Amino acid sequence: MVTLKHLAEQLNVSISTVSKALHDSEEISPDTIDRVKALAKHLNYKPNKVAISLKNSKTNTIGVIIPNILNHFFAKALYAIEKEASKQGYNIITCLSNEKKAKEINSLQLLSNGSVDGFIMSIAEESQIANNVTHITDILNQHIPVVIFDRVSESIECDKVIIDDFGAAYEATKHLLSEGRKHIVLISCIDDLSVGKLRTNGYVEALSEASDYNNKPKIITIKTNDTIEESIQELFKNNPSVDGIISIDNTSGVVALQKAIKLNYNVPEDLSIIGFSDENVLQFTDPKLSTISQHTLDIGKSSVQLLINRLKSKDQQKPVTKTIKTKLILRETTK
Amino acid sequence: MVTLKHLAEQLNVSISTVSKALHDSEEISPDTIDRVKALAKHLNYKPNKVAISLKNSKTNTIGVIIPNILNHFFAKALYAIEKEASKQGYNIITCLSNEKKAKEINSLQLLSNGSVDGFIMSIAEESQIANNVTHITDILNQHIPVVIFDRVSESIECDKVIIDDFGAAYEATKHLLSEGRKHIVLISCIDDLSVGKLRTNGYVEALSEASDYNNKPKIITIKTNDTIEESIQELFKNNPSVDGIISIDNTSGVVALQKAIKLNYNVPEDLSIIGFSDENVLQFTDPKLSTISQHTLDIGKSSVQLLINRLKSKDQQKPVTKTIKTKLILRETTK
DNA sequence: CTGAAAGCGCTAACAT
DNA sequence: ATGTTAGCGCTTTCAG
Repeated sequence: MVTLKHLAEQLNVSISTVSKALHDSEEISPDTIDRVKALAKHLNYKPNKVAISLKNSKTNTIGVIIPNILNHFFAKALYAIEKEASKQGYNIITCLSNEKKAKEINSLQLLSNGSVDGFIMSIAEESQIANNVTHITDILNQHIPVVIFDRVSESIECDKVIIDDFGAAYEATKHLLSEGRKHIVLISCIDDLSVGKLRTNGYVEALSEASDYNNKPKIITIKTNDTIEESIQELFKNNPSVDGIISIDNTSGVVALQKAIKLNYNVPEDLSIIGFSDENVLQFTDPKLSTISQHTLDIGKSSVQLLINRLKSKDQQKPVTKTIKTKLILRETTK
Repeated sequence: MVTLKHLAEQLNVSISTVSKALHDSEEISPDTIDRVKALAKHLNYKPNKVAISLKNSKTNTIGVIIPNILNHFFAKALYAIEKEASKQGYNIITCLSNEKKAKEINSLQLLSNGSVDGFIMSIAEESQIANNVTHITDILNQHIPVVIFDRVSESIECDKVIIDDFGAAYEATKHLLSEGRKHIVLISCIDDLSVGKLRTNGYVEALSEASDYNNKPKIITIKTNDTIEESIQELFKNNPSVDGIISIDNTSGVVALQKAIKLNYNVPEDLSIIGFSDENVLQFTDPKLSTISQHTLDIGKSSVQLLINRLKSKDQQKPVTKTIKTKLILRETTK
């Protein structure tokens, strides 16, 4: 690795002269600047990032903790985070908690030693279930900023980026009601998550407000990914008169649609389906699934912006919660 | 941030004593060690990673460059890389090239300044098309180790992890031939990639070896993701007698299956389909797609192992290419 | 057993 | 216009 020292020795000047020259300091003669820069270029000098980080107590690196990278929502969020961070001159160190609290703790601990300037994260399922997030407040107490997106916790006072989960499900349910649906079922693979509960509440609330709706809310909760198909099979078996399905997770809407077609339901004439997915699943469905779009790119981008603002502002400002608008996109599985 | 200096001042000992005590040095009295450790724990002291990196000229961090995180193969590879790296005490800095050569160059440049000890990457589509990888050889010339997985280049002399793309497609095609298929079509969305070419060659070779197969190889290349569905519609329109489909990318096999069913083909009686996907798509298909499994987890894990070996070995060893076995998994879309 | 000093690579205040 | 020095936090050799 080429250092300032090397350049200085070759040019018979001091290290500080070289440093200043490379920064176009007024103090250095144009001639010297040229010579220094020429040699630097020739030797492919690159300032050592680690040394600069140490000097500045600032790494320009963000720690990102993702619960499950195989979930398309999070992959897309990571995509957006990396893009915005990169644009703003930050690198990201990625940790995957794989929904485990222990891994989440470990990542926070390992990186809160000067490795990163701050964190962007979404809370692991295990931590949400245990409702134990002291490992995150610990980090905040060390004055390391954290931005939490999507899966948040009220016990943590920090910047957050969420969507209006309640409102999104409420709106989707309202739409099905407006179609005259009489037997609307909600499917959830994320019953344990904060967002899952909120979405479910939105559904229940919309139904309860509908005076001419007589069925009780019917909620199918699915615990493990492996049983999605079975559970949905059963749903149709036990509720043949279902005429509206709202799926509040990434995948079950697609599976429900596929099974419905297999069972010869007319979609959307006799049965409407609304999913909570990104566009990526559309190529796998025909008719095209109507969905609630979460604007995942905005979620990632906003998270980075909040964090960088926090890093740049000297004074302690109050935590901000940014709510990203969702959009109900009616395609071919709704009337 | 609490430092050795803080501890030293509080305890009225020197910084070096504190450092040694924390490392259980023989030189330090048990009593002092206890006092130091107690205070360190009490103040939640964590050794500054940046300072250690600078001191050791070693970051214990791997730069990972992923062409497209929205592609499930790469998400899974990243998952495996992170897992193994984490296990071995390494962090990963993730960069997403988004298939752009410029971004790839940028990431390599930005991180090759001491930020990472080495790289694991798969080559961006744009770089593969241009067949221009000097930015990668540049890094190697700076004695920074690089491991390339999946999409490789013969122009680069470094450790590589690949699958037997030719053999995998060859085997799949052979299987379709053994079923007695007479009109086997290959679908590719990755015609520009090294792996795409190899897989195509495997298909062609298998057909050419089949003396009783009379049709010419038929290859459908799809340039953009948006047109997968159209292209496949056309495939069925122009080749109604197709009785075997082999898809060499992540998604087109699923789409083909879905369209085939829509068009009332009997799968697998009249038409067999083999995809090149991971298990994740299975929940979206019925019948379950037969696939070539790439053992993506092994690919990621091996990449990390090769890199760390390279980092730990002093002497220049010859580059290694590790080939991960693929497996043809016959499910419900083949006889 | 403890401490002083040098150095990793860089910057910046302070000489000259 | 150029150089010296100190210091970011840590480890390690060498002195005491």
